[in-house]
Amino acid sequence: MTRAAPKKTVTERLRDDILAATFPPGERLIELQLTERYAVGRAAVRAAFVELATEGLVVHESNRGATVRRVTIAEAIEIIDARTALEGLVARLAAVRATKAERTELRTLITSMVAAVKAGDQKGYGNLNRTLHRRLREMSRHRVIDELVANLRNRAAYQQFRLAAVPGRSETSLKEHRAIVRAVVAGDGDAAEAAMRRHLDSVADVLRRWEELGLPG
Amino acid sequence: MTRAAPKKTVTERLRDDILAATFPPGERLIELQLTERYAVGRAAVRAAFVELATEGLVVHESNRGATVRRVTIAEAIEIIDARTALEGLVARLAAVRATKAERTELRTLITSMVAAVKAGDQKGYGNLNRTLHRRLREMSRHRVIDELVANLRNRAAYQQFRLAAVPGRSETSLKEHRAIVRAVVAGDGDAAEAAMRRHLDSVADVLRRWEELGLPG
DNA sequence: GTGCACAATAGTGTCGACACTTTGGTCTGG
DNA sequence: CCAGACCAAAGTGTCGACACTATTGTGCAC
Repeated sequence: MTRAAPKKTVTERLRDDILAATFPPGERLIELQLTERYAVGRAAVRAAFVELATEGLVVHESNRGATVRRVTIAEAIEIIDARTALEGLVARLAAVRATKAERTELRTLITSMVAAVKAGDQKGYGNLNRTLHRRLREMSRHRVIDELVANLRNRAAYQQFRLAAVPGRSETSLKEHRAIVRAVVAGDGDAAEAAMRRHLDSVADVLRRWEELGLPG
Repeated sequence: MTRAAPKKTVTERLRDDILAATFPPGERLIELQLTERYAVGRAAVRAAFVELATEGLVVHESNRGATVRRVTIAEAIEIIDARTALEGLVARLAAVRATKAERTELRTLITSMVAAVKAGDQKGYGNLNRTLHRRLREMSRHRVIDELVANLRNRAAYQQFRLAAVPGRSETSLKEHRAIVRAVVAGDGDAAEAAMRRHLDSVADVLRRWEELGLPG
């Protein structure tokens, strides 16, 4: 998709910066600094705060300014719960609705993921992971759930990022993704939903283990 | 200065007005009019637009202003799909987590609903309906899903409102709610989830029938 | 009467200014 | 040395003004 006008809004740019941990959780977001960084007026920055606050990425307290939201492990687990309920349906719908070309695309994606894990390319694997989940959402042809899940992923992006650093995680994750893709390509809705739920349950398990260890949120 | 009464924020007041159909779907929202109505500055009104736009209640086009979002029947069905996935889990969790006092409260609520249907009090029944769903969400002790579902309900509020006018709808709805409460009170998670899904499926069915008839969104 | 160019109007987008709130540091009396 | 009141700096909240855009209405040529 060649974008005719790559004129990103302030909200998008700030969101990207938060997701990329340029502004880590807890960071104070000062209006004047951001007006300089993005070369816009304060009004635009404030609008971005309001929008990202309702998305759950920012907290905005009266007269006390905005900060990047800290998501506790407990909340991250809740987010995965919600994703399990929603993405289970996404996988089921994708299995039923994906076109032939799309099924081929999924196989190609998995091939790339295998290569990335073999090469130890963590960042590349993370990107492919995101792409796979996003494409599945698009193949489900379910706009409302697509949007909800996209938002939930953003909220827990920081935890997702730290998850990739867990030893052996890529291998486990890869196996689970293969199962999902296999079921979707085969057009087996029940199996696709089950595989997606297993995958997200396994993510939740890792988070629960972190929580028991008392790791910081 | 005049700290007269602004207990509620502009966003809340505008949201209430939209949900109460004071501003019906498609209505143009003009900043200056709203500054007078709520006795606030334009900045506050614009902030409300941004927030309600991300909630899906308002569309905000550049240089063309804000309007109350029109939700098509197809989209309303998608919203019910998402609610089915999420509220199924809500019912399951409530069945497991509700306290004794809360279970008693649910029985009381159902009693009131029976009375409302018997008396033909459509508006009262609608309120009790909302309360029941809200209390179940709270009893699930699942903040993230609670918030998501609350938002989804708001988005389709207008359709929900028109649904109440369908002949015989209250009786059907009441039966389904009784089944949900029975299962939750009994602490049967599986049955509670199944009952909630049946209830929402039945709502989706009515919407699908509307869609086939080509009713306006 | 019809289509088109153009002007008037309504409404939004943005910037600057200033007052208010919060916070952290400093001064003073005991 | 400490407690509490005062003060200065940083940052946010809000209003007014003005420029810009879209839309509606008007007049003109044909």
